[in-house]
Amino acid sequence: MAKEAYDHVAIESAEQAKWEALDLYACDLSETEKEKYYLLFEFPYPSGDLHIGHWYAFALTDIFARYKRMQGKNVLFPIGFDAFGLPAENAAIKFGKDPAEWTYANMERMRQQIRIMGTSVDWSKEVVTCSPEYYKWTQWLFLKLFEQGLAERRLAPVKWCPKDLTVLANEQVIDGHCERCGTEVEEKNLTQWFLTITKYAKRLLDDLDPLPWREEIKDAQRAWIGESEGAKLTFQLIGPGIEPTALGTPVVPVFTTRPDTIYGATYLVLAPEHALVEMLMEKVANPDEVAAYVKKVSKKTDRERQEQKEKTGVILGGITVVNPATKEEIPVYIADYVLASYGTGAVMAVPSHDERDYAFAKKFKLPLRTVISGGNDELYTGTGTLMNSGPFDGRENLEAMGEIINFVNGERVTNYRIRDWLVSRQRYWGCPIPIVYDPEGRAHAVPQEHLPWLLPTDVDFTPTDSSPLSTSKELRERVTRIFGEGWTPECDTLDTFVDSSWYFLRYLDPKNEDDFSEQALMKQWLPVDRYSGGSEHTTMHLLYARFFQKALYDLALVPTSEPFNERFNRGLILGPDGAKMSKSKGNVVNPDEFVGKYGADAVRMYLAFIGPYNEPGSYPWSLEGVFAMRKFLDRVFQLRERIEDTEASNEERLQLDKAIQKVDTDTERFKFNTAISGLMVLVRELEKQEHVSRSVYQDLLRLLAPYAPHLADSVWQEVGGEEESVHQALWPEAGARDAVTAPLIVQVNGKRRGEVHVDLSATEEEVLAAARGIETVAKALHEGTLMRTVYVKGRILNLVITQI
RNA sequence: GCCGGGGUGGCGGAGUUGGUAUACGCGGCGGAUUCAAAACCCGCUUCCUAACGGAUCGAGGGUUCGAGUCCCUCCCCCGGCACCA
Repeated sequence: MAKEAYDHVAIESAEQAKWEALDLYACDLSETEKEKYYLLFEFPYPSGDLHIGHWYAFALTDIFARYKRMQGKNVLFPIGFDAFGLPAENAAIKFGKDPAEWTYANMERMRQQIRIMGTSVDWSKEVVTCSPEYYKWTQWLFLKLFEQGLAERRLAPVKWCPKDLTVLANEQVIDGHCERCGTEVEEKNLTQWFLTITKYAKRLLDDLDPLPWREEIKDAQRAWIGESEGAKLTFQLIGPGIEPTALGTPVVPVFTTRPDTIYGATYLVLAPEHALVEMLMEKVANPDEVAAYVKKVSKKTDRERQEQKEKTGVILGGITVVNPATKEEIPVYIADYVLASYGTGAVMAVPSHDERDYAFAKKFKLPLRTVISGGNDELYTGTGTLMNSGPFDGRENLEAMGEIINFVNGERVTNYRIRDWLVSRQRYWGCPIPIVYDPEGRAHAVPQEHLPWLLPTDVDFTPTDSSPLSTSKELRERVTRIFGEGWTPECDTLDTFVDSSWYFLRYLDPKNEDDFSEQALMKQWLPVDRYSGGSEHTTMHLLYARFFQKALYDLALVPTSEPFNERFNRGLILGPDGAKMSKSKGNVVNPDEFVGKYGADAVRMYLAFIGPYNEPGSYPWSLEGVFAMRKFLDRVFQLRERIEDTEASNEERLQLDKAIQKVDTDTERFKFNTAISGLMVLVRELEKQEHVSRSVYQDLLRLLAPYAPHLADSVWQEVGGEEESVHQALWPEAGARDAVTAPLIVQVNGKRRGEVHVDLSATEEEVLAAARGIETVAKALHEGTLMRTVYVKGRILNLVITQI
């Protein structure tokens, strides 16, 4: 280590104690003189020990919090725990521990570890989602949505994990497997609670446009919402025993994005779960065959359906529909390539112009009819001129689209891929759904005076196919006592994503017993200015939180319809071998070990230096890198010995200004890696001097303070910084000094031939004269003819010379 | 397949509106110090060449006085979506 290394153990604990004594980081939310800045990071799940990922998430966001404070902003930088969830329950099942005890013990351990990082989080705003004080309001908000008809109960096919014995949200199924345990999921029908996020699909999509998020984040959400414009067309159903009823003629509506191809629709396909299938089963000529197919398909998971290479299906014998354009009767099939849950659950098949229909038609030897010219193959999905399309022949397909829809009495329709949010969980360790059922089985809200609707403690956690809460005697008795005989409790708990959809509102007013958060504070502090988190939350958490915000906005409960202004997705720290850290690979880096050796400041700075924080890359941890960062900090420490109370030299001021500018702009946009390189350059330049002006050194410490908060503060006091803590000091500003001279690059035909030092005010002639002094330039001028010169002040002089 | 983001030394990565490509760091090499080693300090380190010089940002083409940056074609990697009609 360096000649004089600082004592990181002593310094870091002393500084942390000082900050706590000064209560530096508690944000006074009611203060209005300073401009507010709400900096948010995704609150952790209390899994137990802090790993590198937590450091990367918290300690680096902390750099920005400290920077914003020094800029004179009133910074809210809160923390809490997303404390409900499966791991606590699994620990209960496995080790017989009380989930609450397990969770609270973990939180306490993590609080200590987070202190070690030197983060400036405001603990006074802490929220814990599993505490009754918090979930009281989760329940209250759920009931607000329920009152609005945004929470619904219905029977639906749901994903079921046979290992965790629970229902999973669509989003928690990764490639057909359980997100948590990797087990292949099955399907099962249960009555579940849904939040009807689909009602907000359009607004969730449209409101993305003005958000200052990276395009990739917005696009991921757009894809998830999945808007597509098309038309609903109606096909009349014909078959034995199918008669017009009082309601009209039986019809099959289909959704299509290609109504222009209607003349090419040569058959129609129903999803196996389509509502009409049951009725048609009694009329078809081949009922056994159809029933067998539907049964077989019902056992397959979505994944299996997708993976099958060949299309499968069965014809509905004797049933036809009328193509509304051609008036032909065309056959009807059931096939599982059509999804019941999208559109109308039925499609018109145009094998000549749709890949899936083509594949199906080939297999079942169904006729093709080309209605758009343009391709040379049987299958063509592009645009072109209509043919075989009656009165529309010769028209361009896109241009005739509207008229065709009208011609067949269709209507324009926009569909969304996003599904309603299934929030029921058959688990114990979650927020109880504040619903009770009357003797007729109707759902009723638990009245507000009974909130929080407490999670009972007398339950059996052992997984079964029913919810753990159903084993609680206390809960049953509570319901009987309050509502009467025959009333029963809802025994499912809420998805933890519900808890985390509004936690940033609660940070503003975490102890409020009368409201989920105070209106005036929300008005002052929303939206969140910058939200830092992992890219894995792009399509779930971010979308859910946005949905909540919009729903609450419509109820006039929050002041903005978007919760977050800026959003930054960070990357991933890999093991030293470049692979994702995992216990099985033995490449897990333990931050404590490095903190012990080199100090928290070195670890923070190393993580900041490893790669750009404003994009979701993945960066391998380097053992040498942390050490190098510590050496740099030692150099800063040693530099204090050269302090003299002299006026800053021109060179010092120039270097300092450059550094301030660099560190400032790069810190602002989360490019901590290049900000640190700017600091390194400054230190190197200052080391070249025998003496360093005290004010320059102090400014260096200010720049360093967000990055190495302990060391910077310790030395700050030693060198007589004005404020008690450097974290109370202001961010330095670059002086407006214009450089007088600058090196100017001389090029010949765009190739560098040398440089000249000239006054910035020099004219082109003067510069050219100076350039002639360069040997290779003179030679080129001698051998060729100077056609023109391009002079960019302060940058280059390019001589365009033609050879003779 | 579609959408988005990328491809720069041995490695992580810098490169404002087109204007010194390879900042900063790691690693490597050499030196200094030492009885010796580690640490620390100094220098070198894109490639080819003994040197002069030349080449170089995934490949190829184009625009320009000048292209990592802009345009076209193609290849590869990462992320998202995916039988969504």
